[in-house]
Amino acid sequence: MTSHDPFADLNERQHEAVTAPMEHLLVLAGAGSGKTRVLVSRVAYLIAELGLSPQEIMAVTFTNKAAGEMKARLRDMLPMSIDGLWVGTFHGLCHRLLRQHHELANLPEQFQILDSDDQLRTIKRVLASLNLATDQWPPRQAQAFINARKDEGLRPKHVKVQSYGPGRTWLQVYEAYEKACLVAGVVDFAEILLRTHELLRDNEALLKHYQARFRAILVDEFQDTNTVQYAWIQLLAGGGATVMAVGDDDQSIYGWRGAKVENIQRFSDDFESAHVVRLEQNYRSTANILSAANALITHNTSRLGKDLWTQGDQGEKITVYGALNELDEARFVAERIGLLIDRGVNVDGMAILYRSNAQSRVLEEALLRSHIAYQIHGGMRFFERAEIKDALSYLRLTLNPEDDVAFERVVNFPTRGIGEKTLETIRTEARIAGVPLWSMAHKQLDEAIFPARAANALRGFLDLIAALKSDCDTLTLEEQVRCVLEQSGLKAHFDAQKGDRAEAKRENLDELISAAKQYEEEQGIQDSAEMLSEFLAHASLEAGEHEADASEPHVHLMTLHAAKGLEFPVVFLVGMEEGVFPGRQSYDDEKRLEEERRLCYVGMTRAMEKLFMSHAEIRRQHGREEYHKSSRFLEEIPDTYLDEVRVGRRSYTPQASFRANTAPKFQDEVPGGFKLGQSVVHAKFGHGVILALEGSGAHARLQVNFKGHGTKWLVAAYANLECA
DNA sequence: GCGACATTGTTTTTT
DNA sequence: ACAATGTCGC
Repeated sequence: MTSHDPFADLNERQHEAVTAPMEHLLVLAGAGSGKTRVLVSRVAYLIAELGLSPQEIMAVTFTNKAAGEMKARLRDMLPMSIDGLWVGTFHGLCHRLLRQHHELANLPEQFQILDSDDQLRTIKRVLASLNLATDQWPPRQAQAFINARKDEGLRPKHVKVQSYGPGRTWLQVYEAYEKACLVAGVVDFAEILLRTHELLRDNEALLKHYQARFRAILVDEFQDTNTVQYAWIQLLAGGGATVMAVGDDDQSIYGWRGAKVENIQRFSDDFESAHVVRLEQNYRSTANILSAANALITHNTSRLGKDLWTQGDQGEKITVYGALNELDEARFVAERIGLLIDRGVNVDGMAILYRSNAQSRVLEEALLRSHIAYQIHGGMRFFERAEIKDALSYLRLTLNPEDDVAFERVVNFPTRGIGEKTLETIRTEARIAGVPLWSMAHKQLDEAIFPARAANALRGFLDLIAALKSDCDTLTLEEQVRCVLEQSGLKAHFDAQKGDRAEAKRENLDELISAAKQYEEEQGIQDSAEMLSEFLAHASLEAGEHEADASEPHVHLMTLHAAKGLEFPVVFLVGMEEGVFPGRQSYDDEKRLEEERRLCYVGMTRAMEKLFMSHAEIRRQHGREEYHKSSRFLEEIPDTYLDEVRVGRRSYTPQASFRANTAPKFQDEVPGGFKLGQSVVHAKFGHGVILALEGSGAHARLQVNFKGHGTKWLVAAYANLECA
């Protein structure tokens, strides 16, 4: 050990994981247990104490954000350059391998990546080519089928299907889709992983090389790995590398995407004599929040078992609010946020979490009314916007005109008179000949089989691409983007449009130019084709949620899934209702129900100091007013951890709620000069703050939170409150 | 090719 | 309810 031990202030378990000898290690890291710190420290330990060099280490994560954070922390911690260290996402690292060994992987040098949207479009084309009606053979289902097989590592030839039923057809679609990708020289997300696995598996020399190179492999969020990812790690580690898998089975929430929690259980079997370390000390939440979350998760049966504990304060109880409807719920959230702001709580430390994106609308409206700044995280990413993808498609064609996906997207956009008829002719023949659209279009033009008008239009497009291609060779990345926007007519197309939406699109295209410029400056790759190629890959793999740059402090709104890995002092978990969370879809399947419960667990453990959970008795869903019981998850948390504020009870009857406007309404002020958030003094309860008001005149009631006496509902006329 | 109407679905979405 | 697609007619 060096004189000042950088690992000294780790707790015992963390220390054990970080300073373990070179052996396989499974770290079961509970929420808020300092997982990232352990991961980073372990890398430092491997280098500083066990004498590994950075290039002998690989650290894999799922998100670019996690990878970036890890890289930054390693850079801070380690004295030497970490350039040789492989830190990245599964997709990022695999992509790198494929680029490097594209010939062995049987890919063109400039292969491009299909995102989910590209993939779906391609599948639609494939379905059409097989004469399968989309109402009987939904494209999304085909996509799910294909991705599920790929995640399992199954090529069409491996897929076993019954001799009858839809399986056979889906398999045909899978085969045809694979062929289409091959011809176009493109790979989808799942393909990146699968192809890399096959590349290493089937090339002994290459595999030996990487097996010899990496002596330590670290994997983050291990519970989210799918079959192929697991197999890939296993393959790479086959040469004697030690693997450290870090994960939490209780936070597995991506089963629906092919993630296999079982991989955590399997680990100890497959990686011989793996040492297991449990990180159960939580540094994030209060004891009350933690106990509640623990109590909830014990309702899951298939667990490795783990109980989080903390040395921290007991903290406040969880405030559970039973709202009348979703509007009331939103109002409650906005009011409480307002009160907290008044008390000096930083608004940036507050988050509202919900099960599905559709729930954000009412919340937004309530926050807007209360003049509370907010930001919705997630949603449409920059590089996924239609106008951006249009531009990128032209850029893709300049690299590889045979990219059918890009070709299809922009061949007639902006419209240039190339109609369905012409395209169908090209498609059909191209498919029969097994060649890209680009080649077939040329061939058919030479054969002069199109009417003059169509032929001219088509020739115009082919010439445009050829011209762009030759121009781009000499241009910088930024110039290439500008050039493409001008020449393609995209710029003119959007310039001609009126309205806010068109304006937004123009701005986005301008931003694309800036993004290209910035990328160029950061990367500094010499070859212009390589630069473009890398930029396009970057766009697909890091679709870039444009983090609101340095805006004013705001409340964070996001789905529970999006909240994984984050923490906030104050968390509102809304929509805690049967049918919403857990969703109706998961009722009949115990496995899905358990995943929903884990999702709730993830949500609760995001909270550091104060957690609110709310449910509405009536919620408008798909245009229908529906009654909802409060979520079973709430029932599963012992009352001792909860502080229930059931405004909805009282003399409230179901009938009244049908007529929404007769339901008691909250307001900002009632006669007597009482206002929301105001401090008052009560003869018996002392000082308090008004949390809510309802009714008017003699019936006006107010909810007051008294210091030391909790919250009470009082009738204004009898309470004898004084303004403090 | 574009606007008007109809139909459809509607959990979550690291890459 | 509502948006986002798809289809049809000019």
